[in-house]
Amino acid sequence: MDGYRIGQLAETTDISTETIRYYEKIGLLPQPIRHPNGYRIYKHESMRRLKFISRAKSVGFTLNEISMLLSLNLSSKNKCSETEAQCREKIAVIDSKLHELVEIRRALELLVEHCAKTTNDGNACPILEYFETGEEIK
Amino acid sequence: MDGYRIGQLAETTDISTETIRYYEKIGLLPQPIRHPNGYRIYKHESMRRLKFISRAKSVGFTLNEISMLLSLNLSSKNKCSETEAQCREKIAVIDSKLHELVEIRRALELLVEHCAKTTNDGNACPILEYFETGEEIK
DNA sequence: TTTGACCTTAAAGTATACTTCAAGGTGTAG
DNA sequence: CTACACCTTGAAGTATACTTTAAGGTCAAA
Repeated sequence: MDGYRIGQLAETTDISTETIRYYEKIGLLPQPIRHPNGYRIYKHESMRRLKFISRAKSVGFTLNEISMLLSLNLSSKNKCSETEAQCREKIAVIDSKLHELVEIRRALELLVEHCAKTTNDGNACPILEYFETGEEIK
Repeated sequence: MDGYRIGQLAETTDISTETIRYYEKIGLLPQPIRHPNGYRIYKHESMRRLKFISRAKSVGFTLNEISMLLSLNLSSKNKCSETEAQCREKIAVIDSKLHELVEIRRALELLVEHCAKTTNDGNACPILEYFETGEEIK
């Protein structure tokens, strides 16, 4: 065989064989070729695709959104401007996600920095205190 | 009334009243005080909390993870080192999310840049072509 | 040739995060 | 006082994303 079987793909991508078959069923992963014995045979492309899916999932994209991201295609000059618009739209979504992450990260950073020198009454939520304001907790 | 009713909170946070009640039910949002007529009366704090929840959700944190983020508390010197460790853990998670987003963003940027000058056969996925490799599509 | 790790399918079950439904109380404006 | 927009509850329903179950075929090693 000159490809990966589903189990090998599962191991290298950290996505279970059941999930891989599920992704195929819902059309997120293209149907691979089959060995005469019926086994699925995957190419490197499928591995990249699965890794992309798991990365995109980790930053809050749904399987549907990921499917759309993966199908951003430049099939003709005509459709290209459409693709470009969709890309810009997705970039804007990503930028806002980046912004949220940076803010949450900053709140956590401040919390760590002041950790040693601060105590509180156990009721307030320092994360919210820091979030957006950056002001010290009492 | 010197607070917000659930409907006002819903409108300013873009989270439905049903969802707000759901968050309260699962303990993600503290129970607010009640007006003698039974209505929930919220303080500004609840608004900040809800906005934080929706931001954290948009970057792929589950309600459970968000709950943990919100409860990162400095209740004593003793627990502080524990909090600090948890913060650092969360920061590492955020950094990996930031990394994924930047990579996906870059792939989209490259796709837009080359949009005008490129066509392809309609089968390949340019996103995957660009992702990680950054090489031009043929 | 049998054991055991792999693969196949379809269907049912589960976790998370809501959303809708039903039945009713509250409060202000005309 | 009667609309009508708001609020209350608990329970049932839904969408998404898997996960498990059942029943069986494949294949390399002992």
